[in-house]
Parts: sequence; C-alpha cells; structure tokens
Amino acid sequence: VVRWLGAVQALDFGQALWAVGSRMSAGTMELVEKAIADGEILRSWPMRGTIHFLPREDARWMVRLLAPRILTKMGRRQRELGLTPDILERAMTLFRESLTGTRLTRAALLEVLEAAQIDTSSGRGYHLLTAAAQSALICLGPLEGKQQTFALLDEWAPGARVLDGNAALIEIARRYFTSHGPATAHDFAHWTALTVTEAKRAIDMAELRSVNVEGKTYWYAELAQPPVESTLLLAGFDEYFLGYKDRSPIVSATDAEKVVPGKNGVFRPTVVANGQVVGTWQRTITTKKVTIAIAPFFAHAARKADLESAANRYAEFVGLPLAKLTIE
DNA sequence: CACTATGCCTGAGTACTTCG
DNA sequence: CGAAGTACTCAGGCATAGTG
Repeated sequence: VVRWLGAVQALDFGQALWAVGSRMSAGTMELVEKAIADGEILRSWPMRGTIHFLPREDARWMVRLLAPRILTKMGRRQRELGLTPDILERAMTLFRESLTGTRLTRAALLEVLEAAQIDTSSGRGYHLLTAAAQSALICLGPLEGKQQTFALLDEWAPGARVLDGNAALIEIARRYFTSHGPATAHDFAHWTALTVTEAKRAIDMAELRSVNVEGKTYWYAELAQPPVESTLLLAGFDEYFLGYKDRSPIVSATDAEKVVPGKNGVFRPTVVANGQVVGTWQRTITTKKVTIAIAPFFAHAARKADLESAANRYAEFVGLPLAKLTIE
C-alpha cells in the first residue's frame, strides 16, 4: 500500500496505521506495525516538513529530492532558535557517531546533544532531529516499547535506490499520479511541495495521460477502476483528503470546515460514501474494546448497515470488539 | 493505578508581501 | 500576474504533573 501511494502522511501514528490498513483487504494493525518494526515501511520527513511512511527502498531518493527545499525554508526558524551552522554541523556529527551500528530513542539522542553542551530546550532538539532526517542522515527506526527510535538512514534502509535529478522527478510524478490520479499539476505540487514550475516539468517528462474536466487538466498514469459503491471510514490525515490541493470534487467548502475545524491543520477522520466526504467519525480504543462515534453531515448520508460494517472492519483491524457504535 | 488537567508543540491554511 | 516567501492562527496530541 505504501509503495503504491508513494508516501503516506503519518503525523498521527495511530491514524496512519489505519490509512494503510483501510486499503488492505484484510489488514491488521499488527501487520502494519510489524512492517514498521522490520523497516519495510520506513518513517521520515521527506516532504512538506511532515512525517510520512515511505517504502524503505525509496526513502533515500525521496528525501534527497524533496526535503532540501523544506530544509531551506526552516532556516528562519533555526535562526530564531539560535541554531547556527556550527551547532547544526556538530549535531550531525554527534548523530552519526552515536547511531552507527545502533538505534537510540529520541530522549537518548537529546541527551547526547546535551552532553556536548548543545541546548535542546524549546524545540531546538526537535529541529535538529528533523533537520538531520531532511538531510538524509537519520530516519525513524523501530519502536522501542512506546518510544520512537532513530537510526542512520543508510543503515535502516540498506541498498536503497539511487535516483537523481530528472529520473527522480519522473519517478515521483509516476508514483503520485498512479495512486492519486486523476489530479492536477497543482495537486501534485501541493503534495510534494515542489514548485509549480518543477511539478509541471516532472509531469511533462513522466509521459502521463490527461483529461480535461471543467477547463482543468487532470493527469493520470493508468485508467482508474470503474467506480464501485462503498462506504468507508478513512483515517484522519488520509491521503484521500491530504493528497490534493483542491478538495472541491469530494467535499463542499462548508463540510470541509467540519473536517478541519477552525482551519487549524488538524484533519479529522472522514466518512466517505461513494467518493464523497459525508461525515466525520472518531474512535476510542481502550485495552479491551473499541467505541466509534459517527457524525454524518446530513440525514441519510450513508446507509446504517454500511456504516456498521465499516465500523466493524475498523474493529477487526484493531483486533478488539466493537463495543459501541453511535450515529449522531 | 487509572484517569484528568495543563501547557507546550505542531502543520496546514490564509492573507499578505515580495519576487521574477 | 502568477509563483514564491513570510507571518500568523488554531485545536488536537502528547508528555507531564496532578488527583481520586
């Protein structure tokens, strides 16, 4: 699934597991977690300055192609935090030395910095870690209990593909439009955080097909499957919503505000019926059970039986009984 | 020990300015 | 005149501290 999508936004770890699981015919949370533990799915900050799941073999070229732009944009914040080029360079050396042959938790890595007299307070430590990830030096490794670990990218993704320049642009365009198409050049630029000019150049080189709809050019790599009836409970931050700049084909402006209340950048899980976003939902997971509350945007947004089976599919994924389902 | 409260951190969006 | 860059906002998540 991750290979097909190219990259999966994973700001919220639990939601991202479901973003993958909801696209599998019978995926379980355990399976997705195992793929992460084994490194088959790798986590880093390849684009837009946000954490993503990546196919291990593609992590290196994706980070190298897309992260440098973000790293430049972070310059101002780094100056605010007093992170001089000298401190950045020292931190990179410390990360390289302390992670060679091993993995360390976030807390342990911050201690390494502190021990070298690098202040990690008020987000400085966090920024050094993301900068190192965006420089393709480190990435997130397996979980250690509930703690995130970091690893050297070259160690955690051994033998990763090397793709540069135009070849990398062509590959990212093909990957995006295969899974996200039909989509516009602006959608692609938004997703990758490439400039619109570069995005268009990538599209030109990738030999994609296009179709005009309401005066806009939509690109795609393969003919889509014919639409099927479906009622889905998609994850928060799901690619179906995050993967496009223009969401008007799937949701009205009014309803979009219910997905992102206050336009605050926090995307709630969505109910999608036959391609349209028709509601939001939330789940509560305890040690023994799952409860789900669905909030449709309007009456008859979806059939009750379909919502029930979608909710049960989620409970199966988590591996716990669905104790309660409310539809408000 | 489980639950709740607190406060900081966060990324996407918007509006605006600057650039080419 | 569209693209790129900048400043600012906001609510959820998370770590941590506090409470029953």
